[in-house]
Amino acid sequence: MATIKDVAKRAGVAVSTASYALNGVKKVSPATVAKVQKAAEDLNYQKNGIASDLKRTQTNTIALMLSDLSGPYYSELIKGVQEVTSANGYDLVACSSIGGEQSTAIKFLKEKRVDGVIVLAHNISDSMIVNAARENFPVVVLDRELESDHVLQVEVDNRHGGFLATEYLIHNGHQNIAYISGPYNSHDNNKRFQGYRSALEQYNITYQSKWKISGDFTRESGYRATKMLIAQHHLPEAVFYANDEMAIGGLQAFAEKGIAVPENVSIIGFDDIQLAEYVSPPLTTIRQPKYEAGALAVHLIFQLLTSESVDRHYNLATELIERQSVQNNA
Amino acid sequence: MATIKDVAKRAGVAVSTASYALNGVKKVSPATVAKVQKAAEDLNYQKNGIASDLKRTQTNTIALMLSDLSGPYYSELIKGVQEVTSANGYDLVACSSIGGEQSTAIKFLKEKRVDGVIVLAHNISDSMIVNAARENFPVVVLDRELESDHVLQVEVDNRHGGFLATEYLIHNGHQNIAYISGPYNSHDNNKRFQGYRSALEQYNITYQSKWKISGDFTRESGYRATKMLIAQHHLPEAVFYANDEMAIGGLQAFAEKGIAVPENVSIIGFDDIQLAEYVSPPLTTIRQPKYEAGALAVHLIFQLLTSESVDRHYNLATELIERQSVQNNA
DNA sequence: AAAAGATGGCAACAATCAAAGATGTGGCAA
DNA sequence: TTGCCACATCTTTGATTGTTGCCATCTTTT
Repeated sequence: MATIKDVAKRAGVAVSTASYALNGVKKVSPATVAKVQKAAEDLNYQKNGIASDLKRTQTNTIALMLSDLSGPYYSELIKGVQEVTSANGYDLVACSSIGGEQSTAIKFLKEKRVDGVIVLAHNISDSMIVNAARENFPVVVLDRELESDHVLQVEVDNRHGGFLATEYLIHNGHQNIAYISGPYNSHDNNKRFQGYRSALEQYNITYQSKWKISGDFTRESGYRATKMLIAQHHLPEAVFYANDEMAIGGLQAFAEKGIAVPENVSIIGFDDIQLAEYVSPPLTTIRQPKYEAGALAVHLIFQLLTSESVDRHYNLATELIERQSVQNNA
Repeated sequence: MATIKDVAKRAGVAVSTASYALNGVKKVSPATVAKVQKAAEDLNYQKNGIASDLKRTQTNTIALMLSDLSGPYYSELIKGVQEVTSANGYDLVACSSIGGEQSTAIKFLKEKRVDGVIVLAHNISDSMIVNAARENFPVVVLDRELESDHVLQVEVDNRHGGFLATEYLIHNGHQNIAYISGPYNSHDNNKRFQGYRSALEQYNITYQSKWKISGDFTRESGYRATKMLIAQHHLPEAVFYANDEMAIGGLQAFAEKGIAVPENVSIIGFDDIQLAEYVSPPLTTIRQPKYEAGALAVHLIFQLLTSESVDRHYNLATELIERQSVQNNA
């Protein structure tokens, strides 16, 4: 593999001249530039990005950390991240946090192989993030609340979304509303649950713990939780699933028992994943502004990178998407 | 940011000793190791991965290049790649080839920022790949045929899949079978089309070009192509969509015109994406062994990295998944 | 005294950048 | 016309980035 040294030698110039010529620094005469470019071409020279990054002490790359690269990730969000990143002439790499301390995500976070990071991976600990973030190494978190210098949060208003979902069920005449939760340590889940509780409270419906069943955001867990709900004899009038995946699992459980949705029970999800529109019945759910969240996250990173001062916290609004999984009993 | 120099100074040892201690090279006495570790801890030292990569001339990272990070990517495939990669103690980063020559994918390919590459991005040119691949920098392509040293291909048997799909329609009594194609420059599409042609031939059905309509693998294009098909008055008995996304678009077009699937027209897709099971009617399609393809790809990279000799070409079998979008008229 | 063990010095790795050095151009006086 | 100097433009030297690993040196043990 040819290095810049080889190019310089072949072009008969000093290494630095070659570097200047190749990088378009204007100190070099056009004739020399041509000579160097010719030499580079002849040798099939490609710069060693690593060496360059080391010297420049920046990589022009930002990382998106996902808890699972193959997961059902919000492609809208990624699109937002991607577009803004490349519009700024930066590169984007996605890496996974599977594997805990040994994961690629953690490694990138610790070893500063990138210029900034966007975190959407619940299995990366707060302390990890706080430790890594510093001046000139901004971190934006999309999945938690975290107060710390150089850490920004972009959040979707999950609490209000939970409220919206619950209120919608109530407005449609439902009183006994079950909540199928996500993992107890999920920030999103907790916010959604808070919204659920506060809607109940506002409409003077007493919260009953028997209507809360734990899931973990997977379709499978939604299925199991729903089975448990059915096993409790007395079915609620409506079920609020903390995300769409679980709602789809629930749909399946109901279908297996011959319980019609929404005739016998109304259900609502959260996220508005692509599938939501296609299941039967189409799922009423809460949409998050995912593209905007992603775009905003990167935007903030660039602002921090250029030392502009920015707010520490952003909250994006949610929206109810009415489809056909809720019956109006009012 | 503390460097290893600072650590060495604080521990009162030479830089090299600190390096040995931190990397677990056994030449160092336990006492010194402890001293160094303590110093590193005190200073919150994190090694600079870039410098390390530069010196070691390897990164222990392999890259997965996708034409679109936010695309409807085969999560099974990514899972296969991911698991094998981390099982070998390597890191995986995904990057996008959007942006052509300036894209992150191309940059990584050219600048050797990783130890190996898996390509699943039709917009990366063959010559780009051939140029980049070399001894100790293996490239595995999943989406094309490409004969070159240090380039391996793992392919799903698209041709046979196309044959299978078409044959299944024929066995179910269909004769006029339309083919909605992917982009003309897609290798996968061409293979599937070849399979379609050869099935027709084998069953003595003459190919009619009016039954071939161009799409580009997007849902939207499937929708449009289907509209065109409908506009042709005479509807075929069955439609073979070159992928599921387009079939889903087609489903929508048929539904809008009140044409019942499969009663009025049978359809079959290709890929077996997650959604296929949920659309109505559930889509009969051809499944690809995606996990296996991904896992095999990485496996091969490691074999090449350890200079084991491997075959240049692998072909994985496809499988018909029967659901309810094809009617039996036989 | 030789072997074994621990530690230190220093040169890579490939690029970039500041500052110093080289070269060339033109003006002006002798 | 020639010689000298100032000045601008181009090129090179050499330091720097953080880490690693070869080799040499210095202890300590047998």
